Amino acid sequence: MLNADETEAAGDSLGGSGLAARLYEDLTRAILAGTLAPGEKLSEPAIARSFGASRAPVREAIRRLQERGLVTYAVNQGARVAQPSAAEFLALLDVREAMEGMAARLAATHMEASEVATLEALVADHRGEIERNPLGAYLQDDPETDFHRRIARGSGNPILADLLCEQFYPRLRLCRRLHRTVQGRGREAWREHLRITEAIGQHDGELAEILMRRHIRAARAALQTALAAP
Amino acid sequence: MLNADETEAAGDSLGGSGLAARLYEDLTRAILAGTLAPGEKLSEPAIARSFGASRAPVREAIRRLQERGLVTYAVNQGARVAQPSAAEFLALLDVREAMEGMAARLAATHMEASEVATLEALVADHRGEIERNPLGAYLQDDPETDFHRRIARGSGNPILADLLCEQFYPRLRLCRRLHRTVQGRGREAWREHLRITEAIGQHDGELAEILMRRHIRAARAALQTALAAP
DNA sequence: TTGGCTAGAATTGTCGACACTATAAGGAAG
DNA sequence: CTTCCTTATAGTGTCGACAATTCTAGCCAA
Repeated sequence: MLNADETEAAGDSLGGSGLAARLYEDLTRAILAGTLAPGEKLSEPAIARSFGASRAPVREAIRRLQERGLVTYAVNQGARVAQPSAAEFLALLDVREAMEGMAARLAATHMEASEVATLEALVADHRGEIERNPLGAYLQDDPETDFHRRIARGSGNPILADLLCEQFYPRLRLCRRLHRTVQGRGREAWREHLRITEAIGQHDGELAEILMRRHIRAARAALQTALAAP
Repeated sequence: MLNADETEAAGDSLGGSGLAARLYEDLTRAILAGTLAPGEKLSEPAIARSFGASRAPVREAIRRLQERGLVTYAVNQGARVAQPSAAEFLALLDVREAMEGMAARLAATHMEASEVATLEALVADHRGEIERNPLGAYLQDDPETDFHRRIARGSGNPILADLLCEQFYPRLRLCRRLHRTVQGRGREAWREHLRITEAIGQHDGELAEILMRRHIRAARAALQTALAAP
């Protein structure tokens, strides 16, 4: 769980200075890191004790986790860390295809030159990492997600950006942790990133959307075949 | 506010039997009906008293409303009914275009014949209502939303359906209440509904998506022009 | 040994209470 | 009369406590 502090970059209506906000962040980290295993029960009193807090802020944090899909909740039975099924994973990717396609389209007409430059640099760095680590294993903060996050924010649509960054990406990380069958399509994915970046740099929203949707659909297809043949 | 009971059809992880769930539903209704005006403060003690409950479930309901975008929250300042700006309205419609486009695409390959028939019947009924009320004023439960809700559920993607039905449609209703400038494009919208339904009936997902996106983009354009020329 | 039942412990949903903060009313100074 | 400060009021964030419910462990019977 480590120290929370302000790892979260300024972005949305998350933090606040409240205790509940810190608990939310710590619990999120614990779930995504696997410290809290999928299916594990989240006992309010236990968590409260372990943080030296009372149950009220813990409850609040847990309810927010539920809202974000990281825990499941049953009345009078409390919360458990979510265990997304393969079907849920696939469903998530369908929605992601739609939303990130739109994000890429908007980013193409909204991102400024400096932002595009940052994105290009990111892709360049990403290439280096792939050469060093060809397996394409998923890192803690994988550059893949960084790329997509940057585009989401670059769309200039705060609703879209928050949905993607706060709701979808954490949930996706949890899905990937559970269904490891799919391995990163390192080089291909990188090439697709490059082309998406080009389209955005040329302010070609239509193309950017098509490429982004293809990119995500390819990942989804890879997952689907990996699931079909164990 | 009327009686809450079980207006919500079975669909998602909403209700539960808890008091907080009932409060959430009642507050949602109050906000969408205008009983609680946009910008109005939501005082936890006041609401708790008016419902004969304590603050705990009220807090929970309010936090959920915040998560769904119906109220804004400031630390140590409490909640106020959201006042979506025109920009937010437009941003919401961009995301909606992406998500409903995907919903229509999926519905085309997922809806069964009986569901399609229901959809067709809905559109037929809708026509009657338009003839009777050509202004296309927004009704309490407007058939427009019913149509879109049915497609969202028909997508067979629970994540997408819940996002649309629970998060987007209420928020959209609030937006429409605030920015009345846009009037329903009754007949045109109906014709578009008809064509979308046809595409779904023919299991043409690609076409259904295109038509749905056009449909929503047209509504967005109408809003934009209405905003530009007051 | 296995299955179902019962008593106990633990947990959840809700409540009332208290410090700290923000807001609003009222008075003093200019 | 306006502006700033003071003070009272109301509200939020958090806490500990209790009833109702659920899970668990142990016992009894087959």
